[in-house]
Amino acid sequence: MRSKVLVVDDEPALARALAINLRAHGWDVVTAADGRSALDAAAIEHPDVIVLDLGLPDMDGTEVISGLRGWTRVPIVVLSARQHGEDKIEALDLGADDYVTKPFAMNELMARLRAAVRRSQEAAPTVSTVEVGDLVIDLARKRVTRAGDDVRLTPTEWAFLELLARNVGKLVPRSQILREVWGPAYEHESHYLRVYAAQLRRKLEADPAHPRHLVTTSGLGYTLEP
Amino acid sequence: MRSKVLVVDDEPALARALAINLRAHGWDVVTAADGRSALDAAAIEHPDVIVLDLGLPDMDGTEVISGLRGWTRVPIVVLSARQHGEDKIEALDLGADDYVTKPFAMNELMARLRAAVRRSQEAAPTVSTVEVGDLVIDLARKRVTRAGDDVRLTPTEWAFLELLARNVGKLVPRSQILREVWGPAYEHESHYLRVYAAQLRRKLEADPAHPRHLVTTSGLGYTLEP
DNA sequence: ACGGACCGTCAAGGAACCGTCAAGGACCCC
DNA sequence: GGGGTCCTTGACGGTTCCTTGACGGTCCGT
Repeated sequence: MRSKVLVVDDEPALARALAINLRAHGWDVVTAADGRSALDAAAIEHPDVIVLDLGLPDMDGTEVISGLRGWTRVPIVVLSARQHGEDKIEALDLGADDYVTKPFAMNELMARLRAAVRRSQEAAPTVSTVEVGDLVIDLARKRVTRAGDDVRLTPTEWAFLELLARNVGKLVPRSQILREVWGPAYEHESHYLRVYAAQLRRKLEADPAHPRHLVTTSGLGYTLEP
Repeated sequence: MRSKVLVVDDEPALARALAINLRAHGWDVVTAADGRSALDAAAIEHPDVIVLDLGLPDMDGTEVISGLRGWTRVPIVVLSARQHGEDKIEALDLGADDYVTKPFAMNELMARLRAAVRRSQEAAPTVSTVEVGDLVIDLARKRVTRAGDDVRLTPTEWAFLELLARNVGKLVPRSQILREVWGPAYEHESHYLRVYAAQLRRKLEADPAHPRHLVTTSGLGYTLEP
């Protein structure tokens, strides 16, 4: 299983060098050049680990860490030119997982990324398929079958369903769904939820008017019932 | 809650310096001077984190890591004089959590220890369900069952009950409930409390007129009695 | 016994929210 | 360019939920 890394760096040369090296070693790479787009990308792409350069044009690096830690525990490896000082300690205490100072050896960075991903996967053992009633949701292959028949889902429908499936039985708050499917900027666009919940029900429920799996909790969010 | 750290180092001077500094910052410290006793100490003391110097007299540092990883996931922060080379990568890939090269700043090391302990504690799944009588309040899933049956709560009812459940057995002052459920501006709107306490009792109590779980203390607040 | 402070109960109106349908437009692939 | 898929957006009816008011009960001090 390939891991996905989000590289946040405003220096194009370094970002490209990182991307090329990481891809050569089997990583999926997504990049962002400033804090704002880093937060968006983290919410939408769900990387397995984030490489964060502290020197960003629009936000302080520590703000990015806090912003991420407000809703996700994805491992963060901080990259910084500042060898000494309180930056390192502040970043770690804010919730960063590791801190590498420039210049750094590429293979050391990759070892630290592997360690960070390994830890977080040990922490949350990943289930690859979720079954609810006659539905089988294959998270690894991104496929859904209902009573054995394939169900065709659009990318957005899948992102919605995947999020619910990863939290099967749990109530997923409206804000979290909007953030992780449409991005942080859409946290108050509740219209999407209604439209896509209805579409999923039409495809997945025996009686869409009386859903037994994709259940609404008014004012709070949605739950995939086992 | 104090955390316990196991310091493994064969240089008495460094080991003592570490121990003194760590104790001064609120850690419980256990030390070991070689690999054999490090493995023993880890098994007996159950430290929250291990600081491991690679240069040990009796065993290679990587053996110690492997030995530990055979039975525990306690965070390991490796300490080494070797700045470069494959040691770093090997240690991380064997299961070390972090790697600090000498010389190092004491407060950086402590920040890394804090980060390692925080991560491993977050990884431990916190089972957060509160049980009172035949009620089961699942704080993570935002769900309440009574004698096994699901109870439907509105968002405000849930916020009220959740607050009481997080302080089960304790008297929660009226002002705190109003502040945390309706917002600071409503701290004197005690009418809400009466209405919602009554609604919750109707849903949760066998005999709403004589509540046994959601108890009022006149003039002060409400308590969820275990 | 009386008044005041506080609590519990019920009900109504309106606000917020949800489900549904469908049209417009962006995008991609022949 | 044409056809298809998909996302976005608007409008509308139905439901749920919050707020507010009115009334009665209990406890307590005077």
